[in-house]
Amino acid sequence: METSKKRSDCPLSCSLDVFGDKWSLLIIRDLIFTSKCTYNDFLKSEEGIATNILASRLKGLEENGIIEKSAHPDSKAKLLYKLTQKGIDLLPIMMEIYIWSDKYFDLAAETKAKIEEAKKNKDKFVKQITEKLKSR
Amino acid sequence: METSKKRSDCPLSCSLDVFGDKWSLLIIRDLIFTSKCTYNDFLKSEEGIATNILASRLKGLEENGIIEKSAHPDSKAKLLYKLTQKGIDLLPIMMEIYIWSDKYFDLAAETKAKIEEAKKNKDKFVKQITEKLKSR
DNA sequence: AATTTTGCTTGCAAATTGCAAGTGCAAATA
DNA sequence: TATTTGCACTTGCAATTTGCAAGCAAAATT
Repeated sequence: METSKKRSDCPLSCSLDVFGDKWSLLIIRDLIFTSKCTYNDFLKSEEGIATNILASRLKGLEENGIIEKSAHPDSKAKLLYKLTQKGIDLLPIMMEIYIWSDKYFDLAAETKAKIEEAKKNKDKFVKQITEKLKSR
Repeated sequence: METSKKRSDCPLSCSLDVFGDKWSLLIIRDLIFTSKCTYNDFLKSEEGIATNILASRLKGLEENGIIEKSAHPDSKAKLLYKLTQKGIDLLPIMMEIYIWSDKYFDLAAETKAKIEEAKKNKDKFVKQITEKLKSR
């Protein structure tokens, strides 16, 4: 995905230029809700992203200031990806997507329970996860 | 955009299979915030969607129960598109996208003011718009 | 009756995606 | 120390999707 020029000044359109595709939010999901933080971690996610697409998405997200890359403390061969504050701030959007899913998809009982729990106290949930991510 | 088989059982991934592209949410934006409701209305939006893409997105959104098509009261040549409840329920997601935009993009003062006003009383704002849309 | 509007479809070139294989460096293993 | 494996990509190529322009049939307007 190129860093293409924006289609309009509409904030929604500009946002979609950043994360409006089938893969970007899944990478961000992995960074928020799982311990995945390397290229190979993302590759292993169940949706099965292709390696060139993953590379292009990571590049785009980095260019847009959603994630940043750094040396991995465990090994020089590894790189560590993490969310910036701008990326962490996508969490409320993802929360609302989960809440919508819960209403309209047939989800596993366990999944439903988690979403409904988070929904009960949205702000608190967002704050907790934000704190956890910041401390990484 | 085909109604392709889902990539995983993840609710986020399933949601992106429905509206995770550069155009679908813009059509929904038009239906929520403007009086646009016909094929030509959507074509005229400033982002300049191509006619074949618009047709394919409208088909996808209808197949997924986000919008429905009906006869236009004013003319047999026209068709009227409107959001279903499932479509209207995407509003909280869009709200959070606007709030994120407000934080990270340089928006026109007028746009900023509107978003910040809505943000102050999110639930009330969502409720108002929902009522307005239902009454159409 | 002729022209315009409306909601599309069709054809085609260009861009993007998806898949498989390859590359270069680091680290682990024999 | 030599070799194999792991990691983060890149490259090549076919298939799919996008974007642009033109076309089309039914309804509305002139």
